[in-house]
Amino acid sequence: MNYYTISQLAEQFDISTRTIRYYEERGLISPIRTESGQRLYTKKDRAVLKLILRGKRFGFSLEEIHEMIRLFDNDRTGRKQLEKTIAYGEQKLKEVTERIEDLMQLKQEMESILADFRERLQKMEGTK
Amino acid sequence: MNYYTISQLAEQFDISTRTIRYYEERGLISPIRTESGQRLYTKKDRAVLKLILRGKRFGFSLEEIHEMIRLFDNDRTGRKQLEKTIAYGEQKLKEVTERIEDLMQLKQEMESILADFRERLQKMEGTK
DNA sequence: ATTGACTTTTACGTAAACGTAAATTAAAAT
DNA sequence: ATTTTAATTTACGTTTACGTAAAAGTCAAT
Repeated sequence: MNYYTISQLAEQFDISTRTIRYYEERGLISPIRTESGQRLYTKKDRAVLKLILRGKRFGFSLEEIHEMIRLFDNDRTGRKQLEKTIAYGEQKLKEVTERIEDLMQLKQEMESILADFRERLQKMEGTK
Repeated sequence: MNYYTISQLAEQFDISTRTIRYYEERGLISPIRTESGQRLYTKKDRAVLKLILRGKRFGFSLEEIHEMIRLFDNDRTGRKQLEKTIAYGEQKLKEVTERIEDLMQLKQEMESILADFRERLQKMEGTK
């Protein structure tokens, strides 16, 4: 397996190294270290980072994202634990579904406004 | 026409009056005033506030939302202006569409993870 | 008329999510 | 071997989006 350095990841995602270290401070990501203390990131770490950034685009706080990572990540062993995880996941899924619907409504509205503008433009072209 | 007071709107949307005044500070909303200086909000103001809050849920900054309001709000007169507005609107529409696709992908992933968890739970029930 | 609830402005405080700079050490390139 | 580039920790700074408190005026109800 091969690793990424912090600046490689920073470049790939167009964020600062500080940002990546900050996510680590907050416990969202945990790279391994070389003897000298340099951080090394696996593909899995990269995937986590990607998930964080996606979460951010949707307006989730780092703490919410943290919870989601625990969900996706955790090797839940007990039956009770598994049930709880599923319940939490269903909750989050519902939230995401609502957001999608919300966004689709916004899209509709934007399209209708744009159609309106285009019509107006048509009429102006006519008179000009 | 009748008006809303600031605390009425605050209650309706479950936000603080400070928040509403802050949006005004930033130029996102402009209620009229009574002689004595009290703010009064029209239905249109209410709609704008709703739009702000929706934008926030999607992780847009107040500045981005401000731009959108200008788009939805503006009585563009000149043809050039109208064309520019349409172009901007199309851009935003594209962004929204991308976000929807992004979210739908997330939803897929969550569903598959959940299916996986449910399967695991099934197997555990069997052995217990 | 006066109590109480509401509103105003002014202004300082705060949490989240980083930015930035300094001092130090390590890795990579010439 | 020595520049150059990249990494680390520590720590203070900054922006956004409000919270909170104070002082003063206003509206609504008894």
